[in-house]
Amino acid sequence: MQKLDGVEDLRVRRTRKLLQQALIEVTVEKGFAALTVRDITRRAMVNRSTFYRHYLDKYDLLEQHINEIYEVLEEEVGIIGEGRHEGLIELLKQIQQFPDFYRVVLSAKADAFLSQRFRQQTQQRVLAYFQQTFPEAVSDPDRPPLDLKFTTVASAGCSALAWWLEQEQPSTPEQFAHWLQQLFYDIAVSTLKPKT
Amino acid sequence: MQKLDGVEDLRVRRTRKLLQQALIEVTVEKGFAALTVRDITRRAMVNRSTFYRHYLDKYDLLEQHINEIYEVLEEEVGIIGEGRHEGLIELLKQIQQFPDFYRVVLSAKADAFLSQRFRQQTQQRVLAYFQQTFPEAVSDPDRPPLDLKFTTVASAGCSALAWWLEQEQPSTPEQFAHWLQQLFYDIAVSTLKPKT
Amino acid sequence: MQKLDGVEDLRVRRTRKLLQQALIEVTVEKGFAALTVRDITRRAMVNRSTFYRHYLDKYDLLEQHINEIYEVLEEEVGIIGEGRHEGLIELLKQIQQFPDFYRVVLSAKADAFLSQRFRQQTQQRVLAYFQQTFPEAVSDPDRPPLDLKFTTVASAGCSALAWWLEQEQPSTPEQFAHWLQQLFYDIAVSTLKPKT
Amino acid sequence: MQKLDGVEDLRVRRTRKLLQQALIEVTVEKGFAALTVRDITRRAMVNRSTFYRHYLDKYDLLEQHINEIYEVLEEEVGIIGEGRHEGLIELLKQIQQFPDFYRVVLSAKADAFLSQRFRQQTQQRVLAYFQQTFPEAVSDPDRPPLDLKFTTVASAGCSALAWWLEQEQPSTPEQFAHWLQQLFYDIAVSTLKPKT
DNA sequence: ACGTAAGCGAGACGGTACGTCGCGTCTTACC
DNA sequence: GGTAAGACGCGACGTACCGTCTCGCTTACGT
Repeated sequence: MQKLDGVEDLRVRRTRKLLQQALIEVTVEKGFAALTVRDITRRAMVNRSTFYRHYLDKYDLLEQHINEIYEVLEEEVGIIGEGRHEGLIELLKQIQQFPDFYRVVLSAKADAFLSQRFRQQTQQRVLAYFQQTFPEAVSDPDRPPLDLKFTTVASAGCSALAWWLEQEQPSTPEQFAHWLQQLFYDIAVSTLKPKT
Repeated sequence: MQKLDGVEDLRVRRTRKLLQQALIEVTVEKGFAALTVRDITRRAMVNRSTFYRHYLDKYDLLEQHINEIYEVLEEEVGIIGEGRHEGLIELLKQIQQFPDFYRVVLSAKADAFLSQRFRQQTQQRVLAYFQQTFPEAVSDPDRPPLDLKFTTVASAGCSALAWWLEQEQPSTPEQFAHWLQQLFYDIAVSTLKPKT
Repeated sequence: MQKLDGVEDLRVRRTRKLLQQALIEVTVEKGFAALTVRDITRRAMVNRSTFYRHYLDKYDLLEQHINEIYEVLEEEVGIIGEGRHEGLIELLKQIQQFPDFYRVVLSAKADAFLSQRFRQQTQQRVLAYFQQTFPEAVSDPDRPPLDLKFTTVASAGCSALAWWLEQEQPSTPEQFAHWLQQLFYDIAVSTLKPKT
Repeated sequence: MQKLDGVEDLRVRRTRKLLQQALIEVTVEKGFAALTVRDITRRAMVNRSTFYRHYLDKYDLLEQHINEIYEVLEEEVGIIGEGRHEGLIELLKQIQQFPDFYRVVLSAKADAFLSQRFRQQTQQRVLAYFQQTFPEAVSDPDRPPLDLKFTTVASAGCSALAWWLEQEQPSTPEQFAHWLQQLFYDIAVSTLKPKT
């Protein structure tokens, strides 16, 4: 399990990849909660005991898979493009490269706590974006508390993403980014700034 | 066998109530996904086979419990107060009477599909509210599609509700309704109406 | 449950008769061991809880049914005709009147211990017959012990009876009685009397 | 996965043996019909689910156990010693090596159909013995049909065996074989041959 | 290139929960 | 008072998955 200069045994890499692919496939078909380790290994054509050599359980598999996808994401997109509009588009393009994966972790197919886990990570990114854009947020007792606003906006963001991925004929990243910004700019200006 | 039609056997009502209470308790403690029928019946001090005489499985129990709560809700609140501000407050007050129940079905503790089920129902209510308030919505190709907005706003609404219920020292329904309206009024005006 | 001058409640008699008939029918169809109280009551169109008002369980029902048949038997045939050949024929004729009942208690369809119970009772009769016919039996260390001989002969007798009842085209009681006597006369003379 | 073809996993052999032993023990104590899979596995100190990996149910376990005993029997005794007197004694000696087993399958403790199953197998052996000894059997309408005689004699044989095994101070195989032959020789000569 | 340590397939095993079924007891209403 | 209807606690059933564990085979790696 330890990497000697980053290169692992070919068989290990093959097995892990097969299992991760199978995970996504089976999750798309019957949902994460309903799926068993057997389902995954049957699909991956890997022995069940081999699964346990690499992962603790299906949650661990998903966890590790998420992390690996994230590493790619961060390498390629960075901290969501430092709040630039182009950064958002890059992010969407990146997401479009693993549509099944994101559909799985975002949609109702995923187990609640895992989708929650993903949402929290994404929230940090999304909020970082807004915090960069509107750093001057102040707290006003008459206005909604900041964490209510954050939670609300982040959840809205994830739902929007999920909506985008579920479309049969998805709009382009550019188009969707445009809509997103309209939605959230409005929310942002109306909630982050003190009432005028 | 029916007694004065509609009034059920006392034992039956007792059993069902014990099971529903136990469900909520155990779900709060360890989450809906992780919980077994045995957990529920142990807590309710009801025999496991009695559980199956009333419900198909834990999902069915939750489903029926949700429906019963909803019936109460509709009787008492009606269609969310016909969009009146007081209607929203009534709704929140009603929700406050079953805090554990709503915490369960709204939070990550619930199974994804059930929380989804709840959200969809709640969405219809929330959206009905806004549609009454802003009936003049138009479709503009440059603006986000209506269903994207609906999904986004509804999801935000549910998250806000969840946030409210998770607070240790919850604000009053009046206070929270005020914040909600600020949040959503802003979103509504900025997304449902054509850009000015 | 107590009889006032031998006359019982009509409903009680009806219920008991329905249950006894149903018992025999269902036993013929699926065997005594495999059959449930529900099977019996369903067939008898009697409520299951009514069954328990009359019998402890299916064993009790069979037991009581056997006893009632036996009472009839003894009234009509007496102690197997006092060893007369005509007595055996009377017995067989009596048995022929309840073919399903005797098939059930004699054949492999019956639970072992009950068929055993029946066999023991029948054995007493059969052996009484031979003891009357050959009262001069003596014990000879070189010859089989008496109880071995009794068990063996009685078991053979029951098997023969079972064979007779299972035949599709049964021979007449007279014919069968003739065969029986040939079989057992030979056994009897060769085992009950000291070797000549 | 086969190791030297035919030799099974050590654990498998151990488990099966424990279960078979437990089956006999528990059957002796409370009878086959009354006994549950749990009883067996508790006694064998084997997990209940392991039981089902090897056997369909308790009937299957008994069935397979019987077959294995029979294989041993046939290897060691062959077709009941080709009708020789010594063959019968060999058979009895073999039976004496598994007294509990034979007590179980022969006595009323066994479920009717299984004891029946055993009797039929034994009958074939016993009858083969007599058919070899008295091959000149003829059919005479005045005499009992052959299959009636066979059934009768075989049943008597099994009962005799059961009697032998139930004795507290069993006679020797030689003594019992002698008695058996007396019993059955007499029956045989008097029923298989035409009346003189 | 090749010997060897690893990864792997196969599957036994002890657990635990499942959903079903039958049991025997009971309560209540009907007749 | 007998019966129908049926709730209930109890406990066995046979199935499914879980995570752990051996045990040989095979295969990629490192020298």
